[in-house]
Amino acid sequence: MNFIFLDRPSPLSLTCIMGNRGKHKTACPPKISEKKEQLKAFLRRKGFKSTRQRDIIVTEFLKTGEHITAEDLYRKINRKNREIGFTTVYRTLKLLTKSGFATERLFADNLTRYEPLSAEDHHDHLICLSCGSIMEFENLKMERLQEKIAGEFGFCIITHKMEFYGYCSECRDKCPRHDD
Amino acid sequence: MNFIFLDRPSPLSLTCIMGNRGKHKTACPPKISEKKEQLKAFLRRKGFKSTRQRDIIVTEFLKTGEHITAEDLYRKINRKNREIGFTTVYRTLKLLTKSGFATERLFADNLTRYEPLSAEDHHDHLICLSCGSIMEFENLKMERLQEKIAGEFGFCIITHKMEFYGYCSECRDKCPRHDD
DNA sequence: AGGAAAATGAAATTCATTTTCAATTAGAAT
DNA sequence: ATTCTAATTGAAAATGAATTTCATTTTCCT
Ligand SMILES: [Mn+2]
Ligand SMILES: [Mn+2]
Ligand SMILES: [Zn+2]
Ligand SMILES: [Zn+2]
Repeated sequence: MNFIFLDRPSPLSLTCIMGNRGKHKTACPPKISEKKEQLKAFLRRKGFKSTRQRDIIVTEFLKTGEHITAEDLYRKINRKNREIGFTTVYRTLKLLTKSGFATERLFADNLTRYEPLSAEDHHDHLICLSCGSIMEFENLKMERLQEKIAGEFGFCIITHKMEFYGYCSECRDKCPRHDD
Repeated sequence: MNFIFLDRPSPLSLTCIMGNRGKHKTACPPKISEKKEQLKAFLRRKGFKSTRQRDIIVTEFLKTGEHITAEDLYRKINRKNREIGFTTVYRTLKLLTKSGFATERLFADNLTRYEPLSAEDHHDHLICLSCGSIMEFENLKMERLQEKIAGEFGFCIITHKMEFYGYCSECRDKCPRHDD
């Protein structure tokens, strides 16, 4: 039941991965309006409809650019837009996911988070157990090693999940492994 | 609220990892009675009680030796032992986890599974999307590479999660990436 | 405009997990 | 062996995120 209508024309990378080493976050606003145009085109192509709600939700989602839960995105939107329901936010995020505009992530807190990213892109995560910040990385050597390991089992990898949980540089002091 | 009373004396490796390359499974019965003795000692030490239910549940769990859900273990036990409730199975698995005799695993199906394992051991998983078989591996080079990547971020890893999803050697034919 | 199909949103449902609570049991103390 | 207390049990209820339902509204094609 996943990726039912995933048929995006091209990758359209909006990646700004790895721009935030050490820092917790970096503002990085790729042309949101362009993304929105693409979505609109996609909807038209599929016979789906462009609605005021979708526009607002998608705008806010892309502006956020983070790993956000449906609930949190809803709350964010709800502050300014009382008339948009949680269900619609939820469904819009699912729509974006199935369309390849977003990716679902399930980290250790077992909350479904979404990030604006095309399905073709890939990166893994470092999650700080203290401040909750989520960093991203891509590592070709790692991907190759994964293939090698899988190969030894005759296993063909379709997707993988790799997450590091620990303490970010800013929270080093709270890490039980160091001082304390 | 995790690992509240984890204080096992020594590693006591029962690992039989990597013994099943290619094969889906290998019978591998390490001394269950020994494990049970350890648990009994642990309970005594902590002021907890040894009960008929715990004995039955733990026996069945260790005999299974798999990545099993509380529900499945309950069903398995329930066939022979109608009077043991799900809640007790659930709680016993939690107890084993907090005591370091078992590990909780959450794969993509979002069901909590348990495997008999001492807390010090570590391995990662390959999960077949077709037959559901779960293989295990350990790779030192991988662990080192992970540390290296984390290091570049000034990140201190406490735990990590790495899972490969794809098709095992026996299900290769069903892999959409090959023929089809 | 008219109409069909899609979207909305409040409420209900699902489903694994976790908690509650009254009754039972283990095992230490007497 | 009996008593006593804290731990355990298990049925039932609660939780909480994710998902579905359904009556109503909206989009957008003709
Ligand atoms: Mn990410
Ligand atoms: Mn395992
Ligand atoms: Zn941090
Ligand atoms: Zn398989």
